[in-house]
Amino acid sequence: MAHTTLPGFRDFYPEQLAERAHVMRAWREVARRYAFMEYDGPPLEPLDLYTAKSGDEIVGQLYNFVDKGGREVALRPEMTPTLARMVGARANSLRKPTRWFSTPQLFRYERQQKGRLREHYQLNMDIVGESGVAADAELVACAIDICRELNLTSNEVVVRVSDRRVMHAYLAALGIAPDSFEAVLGVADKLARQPRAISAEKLAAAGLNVDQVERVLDIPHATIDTVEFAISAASGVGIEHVQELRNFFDYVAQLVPGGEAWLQFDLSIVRGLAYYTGIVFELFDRSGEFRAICGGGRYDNLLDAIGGTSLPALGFGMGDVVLTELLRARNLLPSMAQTVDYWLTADDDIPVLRVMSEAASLRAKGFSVEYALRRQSVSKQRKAAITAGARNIVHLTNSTATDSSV
RNA sequence: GUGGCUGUAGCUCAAUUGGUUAGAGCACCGGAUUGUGGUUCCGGGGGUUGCGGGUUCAAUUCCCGUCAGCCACCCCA
Repeated sequence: MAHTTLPGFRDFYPEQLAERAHVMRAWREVARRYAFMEYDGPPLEPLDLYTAKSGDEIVGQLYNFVDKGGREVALRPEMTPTLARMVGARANSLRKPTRWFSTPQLFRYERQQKGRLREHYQLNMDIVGESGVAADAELVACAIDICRELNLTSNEVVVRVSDRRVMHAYLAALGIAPDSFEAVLGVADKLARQPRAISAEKLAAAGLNVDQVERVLDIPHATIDTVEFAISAASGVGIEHVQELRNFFDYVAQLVPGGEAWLQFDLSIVRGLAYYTGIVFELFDRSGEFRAICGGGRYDNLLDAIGGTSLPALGFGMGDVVLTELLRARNLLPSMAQTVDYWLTADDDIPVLRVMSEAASLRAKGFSVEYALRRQSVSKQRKAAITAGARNIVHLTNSTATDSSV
């Protein structure tokens, strides 16, 4: 083979493109129902759009190079900086809250694994300019509705929800020093994947006592009631965020039929360490065989940091790779077989011009039409029509055209 | 970037302890057959066994390197 794709990049044969289109159709359809407007930006951006926020170490993860004009550039690894710039430039004139979505192809220079390539398409949905939890609920409801649109149910998918402020309040209630929060969040993020003993060791190294270590290790099992009780039993600081979270759960349950079945309170959801400020969430398949299919949350300070405008914002990203893998595993990808509305067959003595004129008139009516592009026996033509998935075969003879449905 | 496993046709797999021109099914193309649901038969293209070295009379098989894939770290989407 002379050429192959670069590692982590994909050729989309018609079958794969049909799968991608199936997913993206669901994204757009649900986004429309939630009144989001589509936008896009350039796939290639100045490198410093990304380094400014995250520092130079992120360059190792970027597809970056110097262009012919000597500019440091990078293929976009995420959409949020672009969104921040665009929103920042028109912050004052945009109707708030602003509901925008995009389906960019994103790039990342990392070793590929299952569900993780160097390129993928990712739905990004963001709401800008609303600080109340109704916006968070709207966004999560939308993510759930996308799953429902793709015929996934709460039996297959769970939305794990946490809140940075509740987490901080809970850790404080456990008597853990704020200096240790970052280390604790890092451990909490990995509780499911990392041996308990190692987590315990790291927590002890972060300065937690034996009791605190146990409580942190149990965070995945902590319910909203136990967390609320612990916080009010301590100083009560941050208790209002627990109530907001309760409202959030109620709202989602109202927005999506059977919504509560999808939701699960789980403080161990961390979503990286950096910029989230409030509710954060991730969608997982319940079997645990795939990585997260969607993740997002509230980032009220980010637009200020990047776009120079102080606006509350929240959003999520949902990639096509894991989602498609899950749909395939659950047998939820529709049949992608090619179909043709009409396949014209003709006897030997029918001039090709007549077949073409027949095809043209059917096509003018909006049907998809195929026919033999060279002389072939009738049986050959029929065979070709059947393998092409023709819904109707029209046979042209010297007397009349016979329409036989297949 | 680190470590482990894997690598034969488009796909799924064969090839007896290393032993002649690396095979089969499916798919694809061609021909015949069948007067209707993708039948049956015949034929064809397509592999320098990922690539490059080494050991050997002889390598798909053993060794090394490299590339690629999978998995786990790292990191995150």
